[in-house]
Amino acid sequence: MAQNQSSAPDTSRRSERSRRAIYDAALALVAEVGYPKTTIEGIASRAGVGKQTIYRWWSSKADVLLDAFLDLSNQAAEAAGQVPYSIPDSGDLAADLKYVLRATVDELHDPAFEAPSRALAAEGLVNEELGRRFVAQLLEPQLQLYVDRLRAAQEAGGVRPDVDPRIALELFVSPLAQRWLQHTGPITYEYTDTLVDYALHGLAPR
Amino acid sequence: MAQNQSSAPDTSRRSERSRRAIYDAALALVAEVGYPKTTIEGIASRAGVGKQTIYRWWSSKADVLLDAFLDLSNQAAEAAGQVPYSIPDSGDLAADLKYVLRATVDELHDPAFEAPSRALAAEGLVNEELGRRFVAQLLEPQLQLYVDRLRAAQEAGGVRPDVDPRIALELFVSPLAQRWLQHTGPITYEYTDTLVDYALHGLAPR
Amino acid sequence: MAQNQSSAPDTSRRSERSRRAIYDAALALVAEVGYPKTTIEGIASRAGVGKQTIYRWWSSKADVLLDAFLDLSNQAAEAAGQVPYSIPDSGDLAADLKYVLRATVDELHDPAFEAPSRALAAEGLVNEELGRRFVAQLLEPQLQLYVDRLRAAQEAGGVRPDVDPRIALELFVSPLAQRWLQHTGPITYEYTDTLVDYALHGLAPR
Amino acid sequence: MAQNQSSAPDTSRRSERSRRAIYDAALALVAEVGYPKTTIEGIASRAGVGKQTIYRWWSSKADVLLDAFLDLSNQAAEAAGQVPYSIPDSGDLAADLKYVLRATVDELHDPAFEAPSRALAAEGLVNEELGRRFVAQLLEPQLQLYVDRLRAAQEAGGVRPDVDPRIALELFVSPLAQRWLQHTGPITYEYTDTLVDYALHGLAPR
DNA sequence: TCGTAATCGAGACGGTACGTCGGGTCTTACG
DNA sequence: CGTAAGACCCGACGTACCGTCTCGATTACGA
Repeated sequence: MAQNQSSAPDTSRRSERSRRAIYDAALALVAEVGYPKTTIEGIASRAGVGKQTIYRWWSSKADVLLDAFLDLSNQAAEAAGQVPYSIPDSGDLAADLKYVLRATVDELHDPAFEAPSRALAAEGLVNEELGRRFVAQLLEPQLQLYVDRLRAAQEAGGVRPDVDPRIALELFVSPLAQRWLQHTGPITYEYTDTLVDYALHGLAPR
Repeated sequence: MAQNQSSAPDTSRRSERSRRAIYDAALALVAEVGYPKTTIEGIASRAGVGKQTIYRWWSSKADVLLDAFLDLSNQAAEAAGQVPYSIPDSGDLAADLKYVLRATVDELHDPAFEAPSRALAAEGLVNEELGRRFVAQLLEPQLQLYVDRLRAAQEAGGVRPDVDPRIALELFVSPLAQRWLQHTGPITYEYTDTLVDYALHGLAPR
Repeated sequence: MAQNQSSAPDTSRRSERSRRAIYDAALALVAEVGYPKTTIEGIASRAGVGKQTIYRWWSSKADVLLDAFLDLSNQAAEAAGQVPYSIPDSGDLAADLKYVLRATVDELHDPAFEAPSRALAAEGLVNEELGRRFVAQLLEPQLQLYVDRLRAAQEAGGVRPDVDPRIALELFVSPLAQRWLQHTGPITYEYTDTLVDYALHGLAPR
Repeated sequence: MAQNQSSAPDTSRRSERSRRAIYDAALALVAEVGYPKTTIEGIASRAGVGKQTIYRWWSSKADVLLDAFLDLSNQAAEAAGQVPYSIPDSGDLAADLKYVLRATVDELHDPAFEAPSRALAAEGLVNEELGRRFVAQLLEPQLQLYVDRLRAAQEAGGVRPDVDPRIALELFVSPLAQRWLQHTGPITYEYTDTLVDYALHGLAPR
């Protein structure tokens, strides 16, 4: 099947060296000067690349950054040797969730992740198209891990069978996300532990 | 003591007509063309105002929009005749929370609020200073109402006394916020009702 | 009568300092690096001026240069204290023409005039609109002086009465112009003297 | 002796088909969109040729066009069956010159010659190197024909023996050239006839 | 009641970045 | 090898806005 647009670039001739340099430059600039002051020209110049080489493969600054961040995430995952990742299942749901959320807390404090992911989240709020990619390619795959773990817990009797896991996970994941994104409160192990307890046992007296 | 700088404009001479026109133009433009394509020049021209008049009183596009939105919120609240607002207390905590969250669902679907508040939230993620104002002037006052209602419930015995209300409210408020901001799922009455149930009674079997 | 276009700039607010700086920069650059390597960006940067300030008042590089050159010519003429210029009339037509053409030879060898006027001539060949302005504002006024002198000579009996002065002047002016523009031969006093003799007395034996 | 550089392409392997296509494309584009909007990329794409094939054999757009135009001129001359061309010698110099100049007038009005030769002339004014080739390969050979004819006339007594034919011819050729190049006046048979009369018999009364 | 000092509408200005075009070089696959 | 194709680095284009800076023309005090 032929390409549908005029001027569809030839992927096979693409320069891997340029792509890497662009990813590195984009992430570095966002970390150093912040997302709004990061410009396509700045990325190009830092990467030692022509502007056109960026425009040939991406449609916007946000687009570049999303790919750069996805690449970074994949690299990080591979480096950790855990590509088919999943939440551990020790039989104790509360303990497992607390463990994972504590790891998430650490990650959220890592400045290398902070700047780009915050920027992408922000852009995604206002840019429909990017928001969709952000959610589909970054967020949902992570959330799916919680769905799996909760479903396992349901089968083991640790979670009520009528509970919808996709909603249930939001009880502890969304609060953490909001605190981080909007700086509405401190992010600590104690906080995430508390979220898990509240979510599992409810606010009402038993 | 005299003012030492060339700045410090005289508030008493300020043109009310201009301020109103700027608010209206800012909100209209954000709704029509979106936040990124809204420019200071555009606001000035639409408001029939010189650029300097904007720069004299605000420091940035986001700054203008935040004030415009605060003004809009106050107007809306006054129009509803309920300025010192609070969450109703019928004695039935679940019912009260569900009622309020349903009202919030309706508000989130109102396009007049949608565009500016989403834009402000996005800007706040990336702009530290604006983020603080956004949270302090818009978000926290709303959350405080939940704190009050939950504390009342604790005294009435409907919520465990060791629960921290500021954290507890996040169990149902943050999921709704995230779904709305990041389009991670549908926003319905059923959904918010479910959140309240899960939060109050927990995910684990009783 | 109101202006006919959207965004007609306000001439009265125009910055004289910027205009001067732009003229100087344009002429200097054309002289230093040549017309093709002279860029609007280069002019703007050298003049310490924003690009938009150039685009606001001129439509192209050639347009700027033409105005710069006209300004230079006027300045030079004023400096010479001879604004309402004319060809001298000593009664001896041949002598007067030789005198003026020798002055022209000197001028054509002046590097300050050389670069810009050659560039403008070249651009005018290919750019209809500019060509018209070039001819009307620079060339024709000069040629008119010859028309006047030749007409005076006709009345004095030094030129046949049936001769069209506008054509006659081309016999000595055009050859000089072509030699200069196209480097088709040396430009000397001897050469222009010869042209005058040939033109006045013809090639055929008498 | 081997070639020392990476350059120096092998002329014998050159693709004749490509050269023809490039000439055609260049001339067509100059005629259609004008010289400034004619680009190397445009020529290559229209000729169905890689850019490198152009850069291998020519050094610039002007260079291509000059060769294309020379080729066109040769073709035209051959088609007219008069390759070793010369100005006719009927014994009547005035008549012969008028005849040839009338033919030139016709040629100057031919749109197929107009666009490229005007473009080349313009480029030659500003581009030293091209200007030399333009004059040497196109202009001078033509002018030489007038030199020959004038010399013949001198021997026949129709032109004064002390007259320099190379200068003499400029009296009627240059005015025509200037009018055409700079649009400084209409180009008609009457005009060229007049030029010949003025040049031969002079402006002064006899 | 009238200066007079501020704000105001307007928009020119020096800049930065945009997204596009084309230049000239280099690489790949084919004939 | 020469060639068609086109990606690449680069420089300039012409445009959009930024935030600052004059300009009169209102406008609202305070003498």
